[in-house]
Amino acid sequence: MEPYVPPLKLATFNINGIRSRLPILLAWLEREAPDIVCLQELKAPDDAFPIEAIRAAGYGALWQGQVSWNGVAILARGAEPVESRRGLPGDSADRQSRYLEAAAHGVVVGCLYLPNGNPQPGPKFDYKLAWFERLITHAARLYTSGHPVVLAGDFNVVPTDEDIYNPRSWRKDALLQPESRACYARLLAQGWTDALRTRHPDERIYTFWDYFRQHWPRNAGLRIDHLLLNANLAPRLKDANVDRWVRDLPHPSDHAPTWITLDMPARRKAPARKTAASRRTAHSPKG
DNA sequence: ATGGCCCTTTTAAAGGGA
Repeated sequence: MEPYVPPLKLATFNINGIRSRLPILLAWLEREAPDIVCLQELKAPDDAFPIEAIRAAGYGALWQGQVSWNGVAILARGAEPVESRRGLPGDSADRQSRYLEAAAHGVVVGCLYLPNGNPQPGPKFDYKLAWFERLITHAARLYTSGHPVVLAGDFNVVPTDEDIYNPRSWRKDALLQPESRACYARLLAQGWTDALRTRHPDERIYTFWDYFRQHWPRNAGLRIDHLLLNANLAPRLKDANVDRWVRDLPHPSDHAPTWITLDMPARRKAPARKTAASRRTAHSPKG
């Protein structure tokens, strides 16, 4: 008889400042126990990353920080993620910390923070599109790498008008531009599965609500945090959703954690880590 | 058309986010 293997939960969370948001991160890790976490917008240099608190919560981590802006990290519960790439290839002059890639719990995960691109037109929008082209090039190689791959992060693209409460007031925003959407469509055309949209084909589902005009209480949001699966992984997709309760905590990020669960095959070697496996099982029937 | 909020940093005012 096959041993029971709990589904793997993989999440992406634009945390908007890891130092000011550390209590929220820890509360979320404690309650949801995601196995793999992609973080964006650390807004902190490498030496300010709160690795001790994250280790104490039971996670190994890799991070690529930067003073003031950007910054990405990958966390793995009860394991050390194995780094496979730091920074997107294609522009050695690019100093912004926006891409980190690692293997953990049997999947390869690319954690990305795509440039916002506002105002457009202008150099920031040009940088966004150039970065997107580099991502598309790298993603094509990842897709056919033979590994189970997830691309997860803040893509800063609202894919369609079904992914925003009201496109009218955002028409000129970089997140809705035809060029941005065309890049996202070209990425998907490589074969990637947009997990949230696949699990919720006809639902309004948002991952970001700005701090203005009571947008959160009114659920006036945008879907810009995405999890894309290659063909090796797509058949394992079990569920996908947004941990909206995190957006309700005091002093929240403007994004909420967005996640998938995957039915993974039983490990060949001994059941991963006793503490991790038993914690997850113990947590699953909540009540 | 603008600004609304909240993060960050050469701790005041400004840049960036989306």
